[in-house]
Amino acid sequence: MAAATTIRDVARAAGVSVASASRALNGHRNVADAMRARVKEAARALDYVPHLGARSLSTRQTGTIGVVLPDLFGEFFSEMIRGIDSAAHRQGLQLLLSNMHGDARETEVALRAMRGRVDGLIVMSPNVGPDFLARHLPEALPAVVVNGGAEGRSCIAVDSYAGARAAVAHLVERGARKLAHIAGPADNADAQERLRGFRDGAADLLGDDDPIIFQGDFQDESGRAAGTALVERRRGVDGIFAGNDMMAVGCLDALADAGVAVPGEMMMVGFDDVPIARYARPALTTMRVAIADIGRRAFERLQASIEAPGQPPEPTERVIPELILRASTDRAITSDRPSRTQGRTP
Amino acid sequence: MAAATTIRDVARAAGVSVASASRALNGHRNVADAMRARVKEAARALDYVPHLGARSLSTRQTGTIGVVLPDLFGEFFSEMIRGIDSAAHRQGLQLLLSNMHGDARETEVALRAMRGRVDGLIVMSPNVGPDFLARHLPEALPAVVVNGGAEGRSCIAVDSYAGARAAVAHLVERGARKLAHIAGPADNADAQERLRGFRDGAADLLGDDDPIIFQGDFQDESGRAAGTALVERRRGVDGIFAGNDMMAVGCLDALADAGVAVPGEMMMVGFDDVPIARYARPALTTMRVAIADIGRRAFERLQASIEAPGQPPEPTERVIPELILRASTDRAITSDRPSRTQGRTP
DNA sequence: CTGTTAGCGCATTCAC
DNA sequence: GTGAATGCGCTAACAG
Repeated sequence: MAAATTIRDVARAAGVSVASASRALNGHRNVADAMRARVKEAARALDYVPHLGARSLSTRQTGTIGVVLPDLFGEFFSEMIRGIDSAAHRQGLQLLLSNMHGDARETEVALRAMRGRVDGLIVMSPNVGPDFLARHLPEALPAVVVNGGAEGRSCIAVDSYAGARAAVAHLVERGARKLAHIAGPADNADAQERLRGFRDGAADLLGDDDPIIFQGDFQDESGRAAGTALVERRRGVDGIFAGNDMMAVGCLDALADAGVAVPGEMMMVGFDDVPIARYARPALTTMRVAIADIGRRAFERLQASIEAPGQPPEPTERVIPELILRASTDRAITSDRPSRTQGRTP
Repeated sequence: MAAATTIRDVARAAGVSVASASRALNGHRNVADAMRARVKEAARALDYVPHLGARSLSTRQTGTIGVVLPDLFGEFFSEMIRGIDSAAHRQGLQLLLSNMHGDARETEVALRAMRGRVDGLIVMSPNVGPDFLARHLPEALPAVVVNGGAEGRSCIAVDSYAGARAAVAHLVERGARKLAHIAGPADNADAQERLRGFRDGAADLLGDDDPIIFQGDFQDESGRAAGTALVERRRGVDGIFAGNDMMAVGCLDALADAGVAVPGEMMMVGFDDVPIARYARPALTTMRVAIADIGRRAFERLQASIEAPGQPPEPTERVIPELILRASTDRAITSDRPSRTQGRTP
């Protein structure tokens, strides 16, 4: 951004003061029509573009909101951004991105990097405790915390526990008698909640206090490994609840290779409802999390607390995942006609 | 960002001048150890976080790069961001995001919004001409243009034409004699190039100067529609090249519903290699575009032109898509073991 | 080594 | 209506 034309150049060219140029350009009422015309013409001629950094220093408004997300991996990230952006874009706001690998120190760095450059913050940091955020979030900066509370902050979270219980209930309702779970990373809060929901569900509904758990990492390969392991030592399992769709799909693949019929011999439920879930064979029953909606909601709540600063936050908003019934738990279903889909190529 | 503690507060608390505080905090050599300690202590006690907006106004460096992308849709966007971010993050740089819907006016707005807030720009704007960018890109701002040239700018592009020709060649090599193409949106540059590559390939390799073209929009539903239409009036087609994977997968679904055997009666090739391609049944042969790599490369080139301003750009870098052979064009392949995969849940 | 002065580019008092 | 002066928060150039 080297020597570009500033408002001073415009003012000089139009033969007016900087203050007048500023007023003319920003559409204030108290400017003579003639002067405004001259200033605008000069700006056009000089190809003037206001320096937003300087403007925000002076107005104390940046016109951008900061987004701190964990890893930039997979569907979750892009859906979240899309939701936030679609709402922010409508208000003419920009997004300043910062990611970190769950690491607390990195989160702190990301948070600090936002200072003086954003009007508000949307933070999702699944691997740090609530007190950490409460401590490191600048007091005066409006913020919304996604999936992870913070004292005195506006929060919005996916109810992974409820979703997991619903998934288990569905499997049992469909006739499963012995369940297994493919768990996500142990240090991930959502993975923990899903595991907990599975455990409680299995105990309550099947009286099984020691269900089979495979340790996964949310990647498809770990689902495949779990599937292979399960096939070798079936132990009467007839229903699997995977911590997310990617692992479910990987597991389905392993089962197919081993000739296990789904849903005939084994039923499968995933979590998230990523696009792949619809196109897997058999199509995957899953707990849909409308991520983009969460992003949009997060933005709306942020917007509200920016406009009414100092207000105590509303209670935490919990989003309950919705069961999407597909072939992997239902023999009657043969095909699946998704309505909302996604392109990719530019 | 209301009344937060500034460097003046720190200086006052430590009993030194603002300049000294700044020097101490920024690790300059010429500061007495005692003073530095006092300043740092004061900063810690006051929980001081530097105002980056103010800093960049003074240093003329923002520590962030701007990213202007088309729609925030699907895999492409997130992969691109991921590639850019992973490289930028290593350098401690942030990303300022701006999207637009191909609209030229929106692109201009997005570009203007970057002024004074970024050290460089990565722009992808498939629906505006090269001259548009050349005109609206601030002269002095380093920039890299992805998939769409601009005079005197560093460019990097997917060679969609070459990819399409390779796809057609592959189909023909596998024995296809009569081809059809499902085209992407007519106003999309990549879609056009893929269509052109298909036409040329069909003409050169099969002597077919009037191959069947279905108009799609890069979404899976349009692929499904094309598949249905094709089934109704087969016209001897035995090979389909889809403009992207989503349409290919949609089409595969329609073919499956109609009982058309793939690859037995009909072969299919997609474009992009999104995660779904591996898990579709049959798994989809496709032209892989390593999008994240492109993002990373774009950043590297940007970095270079930031460090050596004024240098004329190197010639446009063309990325050739790679053929990924899967079951949809090969009866011998039964399963597919992807190595690199993606999670999703946080 | 340290404090004082000036300025980044802009919006906004406050006088005229 | 318009211009001159002031300050946003910080760093850099200049004295001391």
